Amino acid sequence: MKDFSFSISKKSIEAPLARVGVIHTPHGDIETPAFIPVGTKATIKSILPEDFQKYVVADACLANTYHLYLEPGSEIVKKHGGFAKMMNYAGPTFTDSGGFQVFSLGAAMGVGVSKIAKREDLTNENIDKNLAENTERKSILSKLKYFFIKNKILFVEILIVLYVGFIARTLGEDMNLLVNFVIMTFTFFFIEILFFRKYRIKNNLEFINLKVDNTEDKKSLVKISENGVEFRSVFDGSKHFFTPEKSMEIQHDLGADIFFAFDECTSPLANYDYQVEALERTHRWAKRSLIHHHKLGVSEATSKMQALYAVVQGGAFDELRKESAKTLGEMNIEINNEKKYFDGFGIGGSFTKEDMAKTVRIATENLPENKPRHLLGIGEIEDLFLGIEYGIDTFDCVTPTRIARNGSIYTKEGKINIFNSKYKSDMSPVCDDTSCYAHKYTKSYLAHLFRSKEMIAATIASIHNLHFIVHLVRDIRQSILEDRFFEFKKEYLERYKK
RNA sequence: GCGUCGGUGGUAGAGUGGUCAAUUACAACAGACUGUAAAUCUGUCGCCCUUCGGGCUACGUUGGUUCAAAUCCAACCCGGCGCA
Repeated sequence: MKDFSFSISKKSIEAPLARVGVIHTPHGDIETPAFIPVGTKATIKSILPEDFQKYVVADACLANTYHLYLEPGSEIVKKHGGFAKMMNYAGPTFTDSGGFQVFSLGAAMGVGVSKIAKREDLTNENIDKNLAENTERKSILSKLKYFFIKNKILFVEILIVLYVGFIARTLGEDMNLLVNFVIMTFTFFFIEILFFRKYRIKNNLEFINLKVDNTEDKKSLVKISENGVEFRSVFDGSKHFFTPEKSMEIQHDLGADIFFAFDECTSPLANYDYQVEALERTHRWAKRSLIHHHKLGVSEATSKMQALYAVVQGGAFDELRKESAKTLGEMNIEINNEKKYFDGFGIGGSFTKEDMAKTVRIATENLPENKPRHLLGIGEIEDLFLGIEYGIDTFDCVTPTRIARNGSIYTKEGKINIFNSKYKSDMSPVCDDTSCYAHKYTKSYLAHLFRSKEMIAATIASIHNLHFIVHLVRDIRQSILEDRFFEFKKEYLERYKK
């Protein structure tokens, strides 16, 4: 493996698991710990690729297999020479395997569960109830309406039954069919008009909508089997089957320097038995991923050898995490009498905020020390400190860009919502750091841009938030080098109020 | 001047005897967001009381009909349009 390597330049003397290192890739180095911004569809949302390089100054970026496979299609990305080339990004890149979509389009679908669960969700033993309740997350008003309309429909149905029954009876008794027909028709319309005239047209439409909403809420877009996962496209509903092999092929076409084995990200609401089942499957998929990756060899898109990371799962269960880390850490295949291992490891899955430290620590303690670890999808500020303390080298997370688009801005004192009325006339800069692009603009201006729905509102906010997080992680790196990690952490988090 | 249509909460605009403090949208005010179904979603949005709930004031103005009026009637005020 010439193109990819990882070296640890310093182990923290304060935090036994924390380290500073460098990941070498064919497209440059990543100085770890590092935050990797997410560009799901080969674009960091709202930021020009050139501006991303110029103003955010991150070491790498990450794109998503599922999304690029569906649109524009991995063949097309391959023709561009990989997604990095397509988006004119020169630095190191990652792709996610699509494993997260197994969760976000499956177990999490319409259930209001995210990657990070709240503890009360888990201690609530009635997980089924939780699921059932959330499948119909309607306001009380809608529920009442729904009830009413539903009953109305029932009522009409009863009328129809009576009507049909009466006709049948009439036929049987050989009465004057026409007279009865006319009488019943009038009765029918009279009753309906009398009781429901106000609700007839509008609510019938609403009823249809409610019906559609409900079925959509309940329907998961994925089906998991041993061989792989059937996805329904979020764009057009078309079916696609992902296997570990398929994921490898797509990711070879996408051409990232670092990519992940196909895994299943389980729901935080899943029970132990399911976690075991999913974990074992993820391990089998990991092996298949490793085999297929080496069978495919060099990426045809980039002509470079890519680095494959396995994904540690196991939910919030210590023994499962330990087993997963050990199993994947030792997992190898033999090619021409040479053993091939994973190049690094992702730590995936979902957990509660409280469990995260423990979960990460157990994973990193049981992973090979000389391989890089990536904490998948984590990126809130306290989590970054925590992850680094427990031996994480890289992070990726959508939070900085997503909350930016929604008007939340990082400051050293905590997140602020730029929509709050007090910022309308706040003349202070968006960012105190003069090296940040957003330093040039006032909060008042940014608030105005957001309020008037101007596109560059998202751009400025996203550049700022990414710059903020990327540089925070860089500062943490520096603090380890200078042996003042805990001091820095304490000072920072005391100032940063959530 | 005559005719005609209309005047509804911050705005637009539904509702045309009780289910109406009034659908909806926008605005406003908050909140959420962790490997992106997300430039998305949720809540509040007349006033008062501690919540379930209750009380009060409101659909141009004033009177009236009615057990009950944003809704019907009359007069007036204002606006659009048409004819003079």
